[in-house]
Amino acid sequence: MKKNQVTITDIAKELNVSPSTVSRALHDSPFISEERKREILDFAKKMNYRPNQLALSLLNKRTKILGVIVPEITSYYFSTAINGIQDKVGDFGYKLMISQSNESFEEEIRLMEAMSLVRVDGFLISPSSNTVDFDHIKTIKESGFPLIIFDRDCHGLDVDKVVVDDYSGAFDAVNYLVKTGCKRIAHITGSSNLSTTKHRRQGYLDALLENGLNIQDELIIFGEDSTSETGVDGMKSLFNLEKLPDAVFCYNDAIAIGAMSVIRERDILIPDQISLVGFDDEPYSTYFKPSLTSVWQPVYDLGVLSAKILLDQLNSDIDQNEYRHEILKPELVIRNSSKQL
Amino acid sequence: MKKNQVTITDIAKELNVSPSTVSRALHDSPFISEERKREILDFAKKMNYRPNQLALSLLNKRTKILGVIVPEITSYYFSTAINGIQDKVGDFGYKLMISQSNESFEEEIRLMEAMSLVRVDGFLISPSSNTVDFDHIKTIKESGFPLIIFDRDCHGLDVDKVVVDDYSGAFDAVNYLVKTGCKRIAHITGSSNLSTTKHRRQGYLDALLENGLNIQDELIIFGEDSTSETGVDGMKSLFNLEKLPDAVFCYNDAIAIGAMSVIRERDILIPDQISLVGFDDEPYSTYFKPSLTSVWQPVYDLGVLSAKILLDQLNSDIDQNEYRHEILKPELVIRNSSKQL
DNA sequence: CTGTTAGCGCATTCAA
DNA sequence: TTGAATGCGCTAACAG
Repeated sequence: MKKNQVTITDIAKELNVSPSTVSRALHDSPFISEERKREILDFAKKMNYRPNQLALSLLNKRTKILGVIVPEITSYYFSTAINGIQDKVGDFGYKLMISQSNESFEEEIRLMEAMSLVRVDGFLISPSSNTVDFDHIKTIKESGFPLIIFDRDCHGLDVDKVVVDDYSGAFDAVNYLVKTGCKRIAHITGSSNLSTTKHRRQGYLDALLENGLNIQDELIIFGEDSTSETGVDGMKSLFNLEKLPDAVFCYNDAIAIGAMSVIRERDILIPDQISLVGFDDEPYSTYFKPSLTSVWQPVYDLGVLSAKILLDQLNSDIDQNEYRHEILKPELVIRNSSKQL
Repeated sequence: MKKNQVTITDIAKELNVSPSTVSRALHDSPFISEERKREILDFAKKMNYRPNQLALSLLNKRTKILGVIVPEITSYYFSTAINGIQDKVGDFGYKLMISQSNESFEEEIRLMEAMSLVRVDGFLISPSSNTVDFDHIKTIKESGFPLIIFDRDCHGLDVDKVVVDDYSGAFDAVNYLVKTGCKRIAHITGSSNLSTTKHRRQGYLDALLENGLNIQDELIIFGEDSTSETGVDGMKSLFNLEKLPDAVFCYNDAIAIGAMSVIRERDILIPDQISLVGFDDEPYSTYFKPSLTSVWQPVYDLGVLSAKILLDQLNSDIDQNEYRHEILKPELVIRNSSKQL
């Protein structure tokens, strides 16, 4: 039961002045007597007056709210990106409306629709893994909503984008494994629809080829998702092979951690017998035993940059005809789950 | 540069009818001819008409937006709680405005103020560790905003609250350590202002006393925060004691993980020489070596229940004079970092 | 069945 | 220096 909030009109009536006078006092207008201003300001404070942003937004056609949609907030990855977004836009008075699609295409559409009704000033979107059609994004964009896609690419969609160079991250990781003497390098992938999955796999493949190693289909395990359970299952399949791999490059740290637990159970030494490399460099990865070699991603910066570009759109008054496509560089962090050079 | 969105008036003009007729068509009112309705609906769809929620909110005095403030979104704990909140309120058409205070009291006040201007329909707040004065919460409450505090208690503040029974979680954990033969049980605490820190420490102390063990100040390490680094530092101090502890109960898993890495470095066996117990039961805890015994918290349910209670407030039209104070039970999950009974 | 009027809370003309 | 009028987009009450 929300009590009615005090309005400018309430104050005006109480003080026997016009609403516009109150408005002027509140805005420190020069066209008002000091005395009046004091009186009004004091009374407003006493009444706990709060300007109604809804009315203002209706007037200005600006809500100062940005819509953020991510596949899941629970993951370290996306919450860190949101962190970056928040830090960047907070300074400019923007608030965030955040929602997760739970990797559902339909939910993503619903969320974007709902946020567009609230007239958010712009969108920051990391598409769900099941988003293979981009009409909803195109529609929103064409309706005039500034928009940026981050982390996951939408191939063929012309909008601003910020992604991490998954290809080079994966390439570097696998290349490094080869240099340390690994010859039978397996790969456990992530969800098949994801651009990141595709790019990391390609990096893996190219690194093998470039080093004159054969691609062996039996060494590539296609994960359903990117959880530790997938890592457990994937590693178990690898153990069923006649000849074990001498290294496993995993789509992400969660998978690598799952794989690690399976390897340890069989009393196989990491990295002596099998090297293990993850992706994401989550905070805990350094505390595992052995500590996990992983590809660090500039996720926080990913958020900051995405926000920055969106703000640029917001502040520009010319129509966009060119789109920015930023690619951030990841970095291999070598720890003890892989051999040293 | 946001293009102007189509309004009801635009449609009305174009079709030479009145705005109210358009409104009726859009709402499937019975007082309108089938033919007209069709025509209007078709045109609206063609023009990509989106009802302006701002105007509606101004009219209804309801935004269908809830404000969520947590200390940090990056933590597994809070993002999972948000997950629960989202799942619960999403079904009722509520959107979430989420922000993190970064454990800053001032920021928390700023955020609540900003959200109140947007006229969120209610607040879900987990106070920062530096929030020791609750005037801002009281003010918001008195202004008529429904509000609920979750996870961290605000002692002496009369509002709805949902917390986890940290005391019993800690008590059970330490009691279990004693039963498995530990006699010198250390404790690394979390941030000192937190209600959770206080309750877990009390649980630790009482479990010792109840089992006839002495409280030894040297065994209690006061952590500044609750990161793995704190666990590392805390464990190092414990190693400086003349006599080592035979168990360490940590404020949370992050600290426990840090402590674990220090113990391993010194080639001391877990749990044979030192048992280790955490709190939170984060997803990775099961994958550590040894897997971490921890106190699982119903965080997702914490979010769901908080949301449910807030929705109840929202739907009730009588003024509150009693406040709900829900306490959820945590559960000890025994793994390999502690001895078996 | 349809159009007109008023008002949600506010800022911004324009008049006085 | 102040007040009255207008309109942001919409719905509801009222009048035809």
